[in-house]
Order: sequence, then C-alpha cells, then structure tokens
Amino acid sequence: MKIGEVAKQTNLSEDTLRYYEKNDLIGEVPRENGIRDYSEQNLRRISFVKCLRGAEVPVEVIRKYVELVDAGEDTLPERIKLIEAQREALEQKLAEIQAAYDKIVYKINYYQKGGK
Amino acid sequence: MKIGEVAKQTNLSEDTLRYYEKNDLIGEVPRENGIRDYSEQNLRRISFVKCLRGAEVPVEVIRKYVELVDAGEDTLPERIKLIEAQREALEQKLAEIQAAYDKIVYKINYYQKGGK
DNA sequence: CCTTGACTTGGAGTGCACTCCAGACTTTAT
DNA sequence: ATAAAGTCTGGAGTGCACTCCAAGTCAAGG
Repeated sequence: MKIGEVAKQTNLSEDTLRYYEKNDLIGEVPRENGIRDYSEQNLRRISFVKCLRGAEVPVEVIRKYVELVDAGEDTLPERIKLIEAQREALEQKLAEIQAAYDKIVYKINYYQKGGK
Repeated sequence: MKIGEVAKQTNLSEDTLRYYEKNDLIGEVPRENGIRDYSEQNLRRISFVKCLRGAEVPVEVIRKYVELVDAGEDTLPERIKLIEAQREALEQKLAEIQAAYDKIVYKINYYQKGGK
C-alpha cells in the first residue's frame, strides 16, 4: 500500500508517516522503484504508534520500545520495565485529565444554576 | 506571597508563573516596589490554570476563558460554550489515553504469560 | 510526447510552552 | 557597609512533533 492510501486510512499526514519512519518508529518500509509499499507489518505498527501518540507517549519512548522489540527476546524484561513506566505515566495523566474534567463540569453546573 | 514561595507551593517554576501572567492567565498581580505579591485571588487562579494545563488545555483557550470571566456576566453563554467544547475535548482525550493504556496492559499480560 | 498527479529526498520552518539569561534592583543577614 | 539571596524585565534559546518546501523521479492517460 502506498503512502497516500495509508495516510488516508490512518488519518496521519504523509509527512508524519515519513517522519515516523525516519525516527525508526515503524521499521523498514519496502520500496518499489524507490516508492514506499507498506506491508501489513508496517501497518500494524503504524496503528500501534498512532494509538500511543494519541495518548502523547513521546516519540522517543516509542522508538526505544520498538528498538527493543527488534532486538529480540532477551529484551523482554527491559520492555516490560519500559511499558510499566508508561502505564504509570498514563494512569497519572488520566487522573489529571479527570481532575480538570471534573472541575469543568462543576463550573458548568454552577453556571447553569445561575452562579456568578 | 512572593514568587519564590508560590513556585515552591505550586511546583511551577518562577518563569512559568511570569509566563502565565504575561499571557493574561492569572490577571493583575499586585506589586510592592516592583516585586510581585500574589493575592488569594491570584493563587486560586493559578491553581485553576495549573489544573487545566495538567490536562493540556492550551494556554490560548485558558486565556480566552479568563478574559470572558473578567468581562462580566453577560459572557456567561459564551463561557459555557467554551467550557463545553473543552469538556468534549477532554472526554476524547480520556478515551484515547484509555485506549493506549488498555493496549499497554494487554501487552504486559501477554509478555508475562511468555508471549513472543 | 507531454502533462498530470503521486511519490521521493534533505532540509528549513512552525507553533507551542516553556526555560534560560544578562544586567539591574531590593531585601536580608552579618 | 557589604555580601548574598531573591526578584525584576525583555528578549533570546530550547525541545518536541510535526509541517512545509524545492527540486527531482516515475507511471499512466490523452
């Protein structure tokens, strides 16, 4: 699948896809006459990356993670460590967003009851 | 309360506090001989701003909001509109982070059961 | 054959939210 | 009185994650 199609389907820009590739987030992308022809592999990784990026996991963290994956099985403990750290970070971010959300909902109710 | 103290208590840097002020996020800050002496008002607003920023609500949105607040009561409908939009944005972000979180937890379990 | 459109690269530019700094002033402690 | 610690301003610098661009290649249609 060529880059235009992938961009359309994932809702990522072509530039972003190239940027991810250049930063080793999606591994090797096969070419035909120099033109990218994304594999299923690539597509799965793109969707994984997109998901993590949606939660603002930094590019550098994702890069580190896929590097470990590609380095083979003996990186498992390290991978788990990395991913646990991210889990905690996400948990905290969830809590923070929830807090802001609550504050906002409270304000809406307050307003609608005719508060100052 | 002087800036150093505020910084310590809020865990924001002094630079960040000055930056927020310059960008009209916390309103007027009284001075004594040119030195900031934050009021209770100021402190409450700082904590509000900090909360929203923790959820990555853009500075510009917060600025707009406090501008409306300071403009008086007839901005209420507009305020509610703004805040509702943010509520939706936060809801979506919550969902995205939850999705990433789930994917990550899944991977951890997978790994710990001895997956590839 | 020639144009059109999708694709390539490397590198520069953008926007956001800080973050740091120089040089000056004040307040506090000795 | 003087040194040290805290604060001030304006402006420059940073890091991240894109985003845009120029100049070129390639394949398909008229």
